[in-house]
Amino acid sequence: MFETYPLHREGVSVAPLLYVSVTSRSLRRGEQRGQALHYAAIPSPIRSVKDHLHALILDAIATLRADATLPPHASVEFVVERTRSREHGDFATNVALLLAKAAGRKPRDLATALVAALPSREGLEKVEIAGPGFINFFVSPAAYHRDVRVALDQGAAFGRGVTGAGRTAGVEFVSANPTGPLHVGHGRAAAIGDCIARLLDANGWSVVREFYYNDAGAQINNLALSVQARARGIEPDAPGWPDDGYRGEYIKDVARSYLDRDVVHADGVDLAGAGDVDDLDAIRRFAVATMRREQDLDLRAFGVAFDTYFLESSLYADGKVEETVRELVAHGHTYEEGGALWLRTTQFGDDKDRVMRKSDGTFTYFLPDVAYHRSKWQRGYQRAITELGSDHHGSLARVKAGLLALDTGIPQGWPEYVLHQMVTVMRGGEEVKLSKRAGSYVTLRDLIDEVGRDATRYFLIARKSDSQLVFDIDLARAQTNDNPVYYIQYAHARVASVMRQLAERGLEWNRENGLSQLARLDSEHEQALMVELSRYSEVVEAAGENLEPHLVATYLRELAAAFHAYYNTHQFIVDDIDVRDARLTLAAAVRQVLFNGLDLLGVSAPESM
RNA sequence: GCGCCCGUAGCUCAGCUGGAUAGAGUACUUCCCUCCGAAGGAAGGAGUCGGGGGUUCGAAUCCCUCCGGGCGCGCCA
Repeated sequence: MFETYPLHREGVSVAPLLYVSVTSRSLRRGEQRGQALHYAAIPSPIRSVKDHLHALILDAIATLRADATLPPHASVEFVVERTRSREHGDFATNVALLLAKAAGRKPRDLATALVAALPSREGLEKVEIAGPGFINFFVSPAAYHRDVRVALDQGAAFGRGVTGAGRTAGVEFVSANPTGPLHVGHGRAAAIGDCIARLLDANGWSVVREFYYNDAGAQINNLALSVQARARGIEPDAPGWPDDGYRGEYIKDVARSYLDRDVVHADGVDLAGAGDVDDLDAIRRFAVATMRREQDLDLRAFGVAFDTYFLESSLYADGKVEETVRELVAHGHTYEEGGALWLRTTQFGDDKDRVMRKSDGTFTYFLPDVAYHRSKWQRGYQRAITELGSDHHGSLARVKAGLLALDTGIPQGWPEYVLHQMVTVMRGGEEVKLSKRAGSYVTLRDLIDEVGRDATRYFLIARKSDSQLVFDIDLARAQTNDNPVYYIQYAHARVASVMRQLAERGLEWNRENGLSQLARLDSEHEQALMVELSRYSEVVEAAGENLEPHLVATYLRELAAAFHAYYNTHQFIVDDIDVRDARLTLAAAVRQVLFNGLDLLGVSAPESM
């Protein structure tokens, strides 16, 4: 497999044996890119520089082995990474620090020897040894200039990668039961799940967005009973009100609508309310359709659409549940006790065994869950992401155990779970707990109506999903610099504004001339901005690989900051045509990356604000 | 009691899967528009990275342990 990595020295490829144990990230990336090359857009020049440096160092190591400076089998997992500060150059490697012991030499001495053994310094301004033994690479500006060109050439495709090319990922999220309006937690799920889907898509995956819901269980029955009670004019807690009835005002609306024989359009079907208060089944169907419709409208308002709505009932209808049980029994991981059928989940890391078929013959919820995930596997999702509220984490061990017990070759790390922590909503320094309509919780609709879609989406993905989130409504509404959404969008609008201003003055921007004059942009702000731009594709890849959309939000904030700083220190529309074109070219590239990044978050990029 | 997550500046949070003096925003002080949008920028102070051990040349990051907070532990879904 290492032969695919294009490492050659004076026309002779270095024997793979030498670096079999080198397993750095960038090397693996190199392989993946190699395999999927025919899908590749133009690779980011800076990325190639990084991979190139990695190869040069491997080469230097080989040379030092050959002259016995290094022992023949010395190997390490070294990295070439971006530096934190410009004074350390553009890229740095820790290879000398890691190999020092094996070589029996001081890290700095070894670094010196490695630098001397580098086969080429093309594209590098200088190479320095610094600190305890880091090797710092200063890349010539031309590489960054090429990134600017690629950003403009590729436009909306800039930053897209190919790590998932030819493979399919299923992203399941929200998966709310249709028993009421979506709440803030669902909003966080929707924002995170949709961003993850966008990120995977940006990395070349074919993505299926999937919404799973229980359309027949006890909660749905409870919904039907609640609507029926309301239809009979029974208020919550009045005599005849069901024990665990849903108390929100929306239940009353559904009941009225049912009695009025309204027609609701959901999941591609029109359904009229039957109006018969005694027909619980008709009430149930109507209530589910109404809630599905309402959730769908909320999601649409949020800019989220699904490819598949997967019904739990279909697993029974297709016999998938029965099939799953049969397989589990056949593999000998079950036993009967107390009239129930148990699965030995303890064999797969659970803390106690679980009932899968109750003594009354019905199944516990987790069995359909296993059957559902099994269906994802059968449908060929090489990567399956399940986004859930962290309050469901208890079920993970069970489902994973069930999948392993099926023994169908499903690997340990499949599916991948992304759990999000609770959201608390604050207004005026106090926690908001209720909405008029739902009664007991803040709805997603409340947030969208109050702060808008862009701010809601941004705020809900701006933090790591596994940390709790405080949603500050006042901040999200603010049309000021306090608000990071406006800060980023403002940077985008500013570029557009400069372009408008240019036109008003009857001037034109010559893109090709600008690209050829980028060397004129040698101020610190300009250099810093180009470095930021060049990081974009790495951010997209890391965010997709690690399922961490907040990385994009953080990055955009930094890119916007670099642009605002630049804007305040430089004039774009200057008399020197070359400088003007170059600056406008840089600004246009920034606009493109801001646009692409905001799009990954599902946030708009306005031309003016 | 057991399991998962979190603990970084007064507050809200990053920290690129182990690197070089720990970073933003906010708040607080002080500056910058006759000039492309001041919804912006520049400068300053602010930290025992919850405590304690360990691994390592090197730890906010990995391991152990304790403390504090959140969530979950049904023949409910």
